[in-house]
Amino acid sequence: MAKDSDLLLLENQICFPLYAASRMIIQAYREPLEELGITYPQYLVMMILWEKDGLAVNEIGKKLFLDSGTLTPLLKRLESHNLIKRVRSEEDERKVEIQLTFQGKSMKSKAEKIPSKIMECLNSWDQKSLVNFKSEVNKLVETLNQP
Amino acid sequence: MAKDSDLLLLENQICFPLYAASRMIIQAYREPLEELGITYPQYLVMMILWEKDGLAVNEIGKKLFLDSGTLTPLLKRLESHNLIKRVRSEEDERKVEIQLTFQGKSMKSKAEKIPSKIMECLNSWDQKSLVNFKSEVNKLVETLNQP
DNA sequence: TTTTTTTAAATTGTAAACAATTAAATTTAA
DNA sequence: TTAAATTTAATTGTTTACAATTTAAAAAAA
Repeated sequence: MAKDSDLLLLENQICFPLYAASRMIIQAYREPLEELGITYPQYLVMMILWEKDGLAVNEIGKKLFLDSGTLTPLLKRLESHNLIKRVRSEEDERKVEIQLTFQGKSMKSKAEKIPSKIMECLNSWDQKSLVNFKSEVNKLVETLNQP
Repeated sequence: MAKDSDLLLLENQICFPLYAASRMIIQAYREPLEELGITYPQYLVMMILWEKDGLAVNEIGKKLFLDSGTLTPLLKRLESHNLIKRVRSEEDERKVEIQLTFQGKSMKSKAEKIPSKIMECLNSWDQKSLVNFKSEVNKLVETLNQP
């Protein structure tokens, strides 16, 4: 029977390795993203826009689980790098639509080389257990997303 | 055969769910930790000290994969809350030893109730797959920690 | 021993995260 | 239709992260 105090050991935590792994893998993105001049959270936004351009801030936020307090300054930074435009919607003036600029669209082809670079860090993992692991993490996100 | 552009879809990323899960589970800690008046990274430091008091800043940093740029201000906050003392080492004056105060030690008993509260968020997971998942995440940390 | 290198914290500056609040537009309800 | 509630971004303030640099002390090399 585990004691309460055992559960307080770092090694027994589930959250800590998750927190560490998240930071480490974001770290792995740093070098390849530096060539594009963007950060990992900015890259996430760009990926969303490459998939579907013109989304509103809150729509991006829903996908990334981020609020305007985080996104507004981040989007302003992307705008100052001329990768996106922030356009007040005409149908609903509360909304701000995020549109890729030509430069923002062009960046996609460079970005396509990044995922395989990240995979290199994980080449000690076989494909199967990686796919399984990904689905487990996704399951965890689902679990934590419905309270 | 997957195209490069497919790999740029958010849903195909391994890092994103990891990043999201990490933030969500830290979020789950927020409420219980609020009762103790500390944040999740501060809680990690306290856990380390409850296990072994008097560690130097860099020793804490090695365990958490954090540098002095992050830890110094965090530790100053813990000190201002009277949970720790920062003491310049006498044997090696470069080092600062972090010692729990009486209040810091006392907090442990309250903190012992936290892990089970977090587990409640995960009660849809059976014990076995949770243990397995934890070891997978740990394996990932190991992988990413040796380049 | 003197010089060089390494190590440990702290500092500076930038970019997230996120709570809480605000302001404006839109919806819903009265 | 008017008033109340909701939605959307933005803003303010605090705390992490982390790169890069600085300062001082200790260890290693000359």
